[in-house]
Amino acid sequence: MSVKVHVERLIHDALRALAQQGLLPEDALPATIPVETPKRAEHGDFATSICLQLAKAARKNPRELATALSAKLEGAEGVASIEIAGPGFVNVRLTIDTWLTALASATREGARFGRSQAGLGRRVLVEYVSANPTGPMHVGHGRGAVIGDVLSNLLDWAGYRVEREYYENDVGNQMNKLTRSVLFRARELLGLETGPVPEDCYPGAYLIPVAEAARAALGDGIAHVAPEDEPALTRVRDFARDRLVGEIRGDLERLGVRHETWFREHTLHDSGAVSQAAAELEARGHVYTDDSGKRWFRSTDFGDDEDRVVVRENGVPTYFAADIAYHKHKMDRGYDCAIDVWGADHHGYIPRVRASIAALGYDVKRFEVLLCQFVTLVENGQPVRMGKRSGNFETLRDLLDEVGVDATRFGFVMRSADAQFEFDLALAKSQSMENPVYYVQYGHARLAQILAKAAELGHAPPSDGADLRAIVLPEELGLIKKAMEWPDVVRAAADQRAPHFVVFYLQELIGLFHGYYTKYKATEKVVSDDAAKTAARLVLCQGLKTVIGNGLAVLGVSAPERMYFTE
RNA sequence: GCGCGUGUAGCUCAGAUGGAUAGAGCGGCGGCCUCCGAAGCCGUAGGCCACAGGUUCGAAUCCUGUCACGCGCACCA
Repeated sequence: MSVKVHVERLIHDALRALAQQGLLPEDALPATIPVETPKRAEHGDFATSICLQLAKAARKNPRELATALSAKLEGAEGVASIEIAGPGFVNVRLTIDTWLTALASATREGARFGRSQAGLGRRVLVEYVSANPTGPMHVGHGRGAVIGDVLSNLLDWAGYRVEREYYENDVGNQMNKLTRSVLFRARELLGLETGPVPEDCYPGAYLIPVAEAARAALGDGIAHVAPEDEPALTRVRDFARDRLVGEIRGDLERLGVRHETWFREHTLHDSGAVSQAAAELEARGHVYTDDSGKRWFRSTDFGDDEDRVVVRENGVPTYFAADIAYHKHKMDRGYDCAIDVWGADHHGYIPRVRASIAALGYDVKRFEVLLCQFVTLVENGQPVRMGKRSGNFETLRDLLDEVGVDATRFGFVMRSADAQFEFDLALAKSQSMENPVYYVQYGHARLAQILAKAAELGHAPPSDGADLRAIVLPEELGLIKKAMEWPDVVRAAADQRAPHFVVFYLQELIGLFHGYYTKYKATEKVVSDDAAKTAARLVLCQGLKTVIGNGLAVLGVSAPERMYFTE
C-alpha cells in the first residue's frame, strides 16, 4: 500500500467514526477521499480539503469539522502531527520513520515496486495501432502505438489483466486498390506500363519491392491478371497484405511494441459474425430498410447525429457493419473494459460505435476511446517533411532511423494524448540534457555509477534491516517522499488513461536528485567514512534507481547503467 | 453550418476528483567543479491562465456565450 493510500484510509476511517457519532450524515462520505500532496512543504506531507466539501452536508462550519477530524487523526499510525489551516484544510505530517520504512520496503520490492492490485484483476482489452495493411506506418501511427503500449503497461502495473490487440482492416476497397497498385507496379517492372500511376492506385514507391517480391513468388503471370480473375486477384492481394503486415510488424517490433492478438477483419465476414450482428440489431428493432434496399441502423436513437448504413444497396455490408460485429465480439469476449486507441481524425466515429454497443444491449461504459492528436514534426522551429521521394507520408521508420527508439517513445508520451504538439527532431536527436529522455536516463546512469563506485569500495546497500535514520537532510527526505509517490502515479496514470503523467513524474524526481547530488557532493557524499550514513544513503540511491528504472520500464525506454559518450 | 479537441511565460507544454502564493523544460541574464559523472546544479527575469458573463466560501479547472486554431461531418477503411 502506498503511503498516500495509507493516509486516505486513516482519514476515511476517521470520518466514518465521526459519522457514527452523528457529526456528519453517513451518506455524505465520498467513496474516495481527496488527499493531495501539497505544493508547499509548510502544508505538510498530505492535505485534504474534505472538511470544506462536507461542511454543507453536515451543516457545520468547516473548521469545526476539521477540528473533530484532526482529533481522530492525532496519534493514528504513522502520524506525527495534524494541523488545521486556512478555511478548513487538514494537513497531515507523518513521522520520519514512516517514510524510512516505506523506502526500505520499496527497495526490497525492487522491480515490482509500484505495482498494485487496484484493478482487482479486471480484464481490459486495449486495441491500438490498427494501421491499414496498405503501406508503411507513419508517424501518427507511431504515437498511437506508443501511447497504447504504455497505457497497457500502466494498466498491467495497476492490477488489471491486459490484452493488447491489433485490428487488421484486411477487407474492402482499400485492399482492391492495393491489389490494383501491385499489379500496376508488376506490369511496370516488365515494361508493360510507362505512364504515371493511375488515380485509383496508391502512388507510393514502397509498392515496387512488393511487386518484385510478388513476381518472384507468384510468377510473371501476375502482370497479365485480368480484372475479373478472382482467384488470381486473391492470391496477389493476400501476398501483398501479408507482406505489408509483415513490414508493420517489423516496425512495431523495432519500436518495442507487441500485441498478443492480431485480429483480422475478414474472419468476421468468413464466420458470419458480420451478418449475425446486423441480424441481431435488426431483431432488436434498430434497423430499417429504405426504398432502395439499403439497411440503416437507427443510431440516432442512441445519441448519434444521423442514422448509418449497415448494408449497401448491393447487399455488401459497410465497414461499419464489420465494426459493429468486431465490438460485439469484444463485448462477448467478456472484457470489463475495451479501450480503443484512435487517431483524432476518427473522433466523429465514436458516437455510432457507442450507439451500436448500446443497441445490442451492452453497457456502454465498457467501451472507451482514447484519442491521440497529431504530432507535428519540427526541426529548429521549421516543419519537417520526412518522406523521401516516394510520397508525402512521413514514415515511422524514418523517424526511428533519425532519433532512435528511446527518444521516439519518450517523445510520443511526453505530452497528453489529446493535445497536439510539436516533436522537435533536433531536440530528440541531441545527446544532451536538453533532451528530456537523456536527462532522465542520465540520472539513472548516475545513480548506477554511484552504486557501482560504492561497490568497488566495498560498500553494498544493506539488503535488510538497515538503520536508515542517518538520513536526515531535508533534500533526502524530500527525495524519499517524491519517490514514494510512484505507486500513486501509476494508479493515476492508469485510471485517467494518461501515460504522460509518468514522464513528468520522472523528470521531477530525477531533477530533485540532480539538485541534491550537486549541492552535497562536496560535503555530504553518498559514500563517505561514516558507515551509517553511507549505508543509509546507498539504500536511498538504490530506491531512487529502482523507481526511475521502473518508470522507464513502463515507458518502454532503456535504463542505462552508464552513459559515457565519446568526445 | 454542426460536432469533437485545443487556447496557460518569448517557445514547447504540465496543471486528476474545483482548493492555500499558477508550474516544468528550452531560450535570456548572472553565478557554481581541490569532482561519488559540470552531459550537472543554483539564482534571476518573464503570466489579465484567449475574451465576456455566471455558479460558490473558493475557478486555469464547472456552466453559458464570443473569438482563434486543429480535426471530423461516406453507402472509404
